[in-house]
Amino acid sequence: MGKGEQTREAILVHALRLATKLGFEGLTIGRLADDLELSKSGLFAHFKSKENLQVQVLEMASRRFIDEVIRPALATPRGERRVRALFERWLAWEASPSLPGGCPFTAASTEFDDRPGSARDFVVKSQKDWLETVANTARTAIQEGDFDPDLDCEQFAHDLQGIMLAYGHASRL
Amino acid sequence: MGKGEQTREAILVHALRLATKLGFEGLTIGRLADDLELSKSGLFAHFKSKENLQVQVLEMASRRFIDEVIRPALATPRGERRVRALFERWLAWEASPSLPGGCPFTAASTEFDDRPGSARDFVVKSQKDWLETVANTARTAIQEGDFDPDLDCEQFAHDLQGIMLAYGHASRL
DNA sequence: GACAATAACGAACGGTCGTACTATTTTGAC
DNA sequence: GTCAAAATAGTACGACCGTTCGTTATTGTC
Repeated sequence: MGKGEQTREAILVHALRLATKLGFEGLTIGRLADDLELSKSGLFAHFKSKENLQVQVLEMASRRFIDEVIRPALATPRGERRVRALFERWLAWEASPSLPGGCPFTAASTEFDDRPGSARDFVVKSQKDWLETVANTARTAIQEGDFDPDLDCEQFAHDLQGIMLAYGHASRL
Repeated sequence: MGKGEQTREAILVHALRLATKLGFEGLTIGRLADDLELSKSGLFAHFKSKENLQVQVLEMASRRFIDEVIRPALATPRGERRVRALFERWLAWEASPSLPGGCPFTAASTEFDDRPGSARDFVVKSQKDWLETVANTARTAIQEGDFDPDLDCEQFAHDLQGIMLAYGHASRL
């Protein structure tokens, strides 16, 4: 890994942390450069625009989400236990010390929902992927005989999403 | 109503609408003045600070919420029907054309949760009041024999909140 | 209609924003 | 150790931010 990619990584790590607290618009290049003791222009050079930076932060969040939530859950036995693992891993994700402001996707959703652009597109895609993952996991739980075969898996995913949102909402207020 | 209060009202109406789309930080005094064809300083004079403006917008939202959600619901018969009225009125509130970006409290919650100040305080109080109202309404439904007496009304309010959040989340993404 | 009170304006302030350029330093391959 | 390439710094820009201040226009009362 060259020097450039190394600092770019460091920038994104800190940017993600900041974004959970200040939001993705509040995440400012000057502030970021100050915190990391870089020049504004030097930092800016790594991303060619702010929107690009925001998207790359979201991409890093997505990578981490897969590493810390999805993959560990998929490593547990199929069925209800895997559904539980998914939820418990998400709880840990939400409380992760590297995400002091909670789940970055929750924040990004409310920030970008009214602002078209690649950041919004990425958030929508991530959200769809997540709901699909939950629904599919529920489906395997049906196959394993853990869940009622009549369960509407998409509805289940949506409901779980509600529980997650309410949890984050209540814990931060 | 004097001239001053009249324009102040007009400002708040438009500010609330804007805040649901751009958020409360994205709500900027210059933009607001442009839209209403006022001078920045003339508009600013009505509120002595931006935080003050934000709080007054929230207060107006609260007044409207009581008028459009709480009061009509309290006018319906006690019991399950009133709980349903509360929820249905909230759905209408969320979809109200004067709130193009959805419920302003949802937006304010995620924006102010990490930013101490009077705006955050107001949001926390509003949220508490709302949960209490829902819980109390559920309690009357128990008294009326509509709901299971073992129901945990606070938990019910929290769950309903989750449904509301998930609805807004999904409908805007 | 006079006249104080109120409301709205215009210009300017110091700051910060994202971004564009050109230099300078640092890195890594040979 | 050389030297091109890559990374970082420096400076400047135009735009907008919230806020202040002194001035002008409008309002409502007597």
